[in-house]
Amino acid sequence: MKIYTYPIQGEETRTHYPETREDLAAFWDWFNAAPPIIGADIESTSLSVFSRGFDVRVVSFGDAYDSWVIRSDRFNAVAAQALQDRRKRFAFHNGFGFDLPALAYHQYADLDDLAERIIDTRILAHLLDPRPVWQGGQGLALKQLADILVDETAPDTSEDLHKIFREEYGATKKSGAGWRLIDIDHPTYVLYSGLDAILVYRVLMEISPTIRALGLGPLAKREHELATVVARQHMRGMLIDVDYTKQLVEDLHREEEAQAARAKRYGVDNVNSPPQVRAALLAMGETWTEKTDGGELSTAGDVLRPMADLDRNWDRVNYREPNPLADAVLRSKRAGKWRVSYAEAFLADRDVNDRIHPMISTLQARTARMAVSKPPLQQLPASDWTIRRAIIADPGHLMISADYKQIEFRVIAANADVVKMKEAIARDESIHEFTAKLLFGENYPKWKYKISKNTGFSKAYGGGIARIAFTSGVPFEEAKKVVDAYNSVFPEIDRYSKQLQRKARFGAKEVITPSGRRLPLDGHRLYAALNYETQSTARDILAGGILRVDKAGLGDHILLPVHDELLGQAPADEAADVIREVSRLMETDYRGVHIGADYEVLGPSWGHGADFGMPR
DNA sequence: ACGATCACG
DNA sequence: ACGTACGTGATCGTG
Repeated sequence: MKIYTYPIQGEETRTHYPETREDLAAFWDWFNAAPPIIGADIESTSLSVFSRGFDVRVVSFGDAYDSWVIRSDRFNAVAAQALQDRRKRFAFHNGFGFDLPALAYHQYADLDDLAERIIDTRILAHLLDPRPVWQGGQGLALKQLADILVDETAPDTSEDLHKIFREEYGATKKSGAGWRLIDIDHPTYVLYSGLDAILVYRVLMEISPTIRALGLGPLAKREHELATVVARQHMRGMLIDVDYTKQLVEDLHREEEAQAARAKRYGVDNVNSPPQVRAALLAMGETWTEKTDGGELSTAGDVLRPMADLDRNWDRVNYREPNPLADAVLRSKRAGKWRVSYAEAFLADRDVNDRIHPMISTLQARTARMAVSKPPLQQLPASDWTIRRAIIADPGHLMISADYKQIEFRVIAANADVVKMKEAIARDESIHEFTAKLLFGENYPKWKYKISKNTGFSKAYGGGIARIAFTSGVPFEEAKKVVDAYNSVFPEIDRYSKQLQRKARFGAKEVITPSGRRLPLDGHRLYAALNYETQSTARDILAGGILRVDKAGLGDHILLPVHDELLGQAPADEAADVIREVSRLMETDYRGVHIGADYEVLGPSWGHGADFGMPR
């Protein structure tokens, strides 16, 4: 047995690395006598749990002073036996996002059995302060928490290992090859694996009293339940239509190249280069004023689309002669984005069964909104069916979907007690149509519907008249009239927003939502308080829906949450019944306001939904 | 590494 | 005192 020592908070810790079967007896002595909750961490060959070649390399366990690094190549049964020991619970950092799926998929433990015994320090940290460092928070990585809660001189294990990967194994951080190349006996690798288990244990010891003191225990429990349900969705993944997707890659590539060739005629060699596009448009005599944050003239879509005589839906406006360069740049970039970020990502990320397993981070945004990555399925183009068509239901199944109706407006109506909005909701009337009617009378033109809808969103986000005018494409004066009318019809929204800001100015710099969630505010952006509370409450309502659907036994049908929607699948002959029931379970009442849901059987693929305009 | 851009709700 | 559109993930070009 090798033993590596390292000081944490001025005290010596010992990392044990058993090499023989005899060494394991000492491990079991320690394990049996260890506290009922112990720290744990795994190291693996890569982050792609479901790819060919993925392997758990070591499983580490630790308390405040001792850790044990169990190598899987020799002792995987030992690691499994320890993880399956029902007397023990394990603190993992981001355990639901990575360690649990990895250990369950590679048969170290049953997912549900282990999930019940995991405490995820990332979840606890997010409840205390959800912000990354760049937003003024402590950050949510283990190193960042350990710096503040344990010992700021503790090594940045991940960063230091990358240095070794580069210097000793010639592997870049991006490739991640170091994780599988590094010698399993490498002293730093072993030591750091053990230290992470010690650090996660110590972080837990520091953080859990605070969670209890702030009354966040019940919320923490609920987030662990949600993370378990979502970990099952991650494991389940969803099927890719590989033949369709390969054809799609080709088609997008052809469009990308054809439009790039058009752009080249106007001197733009690379459509993805803002400086080139800017210079060429200026040379063509275009003039505009929108700037980037860096102070340069912007070449974003919002600027180029009007030049190409296109609206935000890419429909012709017939306001001017389209600038052919702007048009070509827009189209080439869109095809490239769709090809690389979606179609090719589906093919690259799929497992041996042609399933993708998006990472679903249940607590990501400051508002606790969930995020989906690898691939980013919450951001698939909705204006067109072609990308979503690549995601298909299992054989004999159909894709199904249920979504909350105008959830953020209903939350605002409830929180701010917006009388007229609540009346419209009670009649189950579309809020945007209702608003347009109140503002412009019964027979309003389409553009007035758009601007009233836009005004509603802008108010909810804390936007001003200038922003509303820009996003609606109307003059400032026109937007001001609409905003004034909106405020006189729904005066409660401004009043409530100002009240939230007053409270923030004179009290704690955070919003506490009805779920008890603490949302820190930025002093110079107090106007965001209304949106934070609204977005976060809507997220918690969706979380409640997910948990109810799961408890009712329909969890196996759910594939993915998308902010206000649950995407799922069911055998063709049950699909209509299943999604009706899912939708019924999602519906709830919030402060006396009904949060209703719509539902739909999409068809054999995600792209078959009526909203995506697929010819059927 | 960072800014700009673009995809979603 | 005033006014501020919110939240993400991913890729690309540039320095």
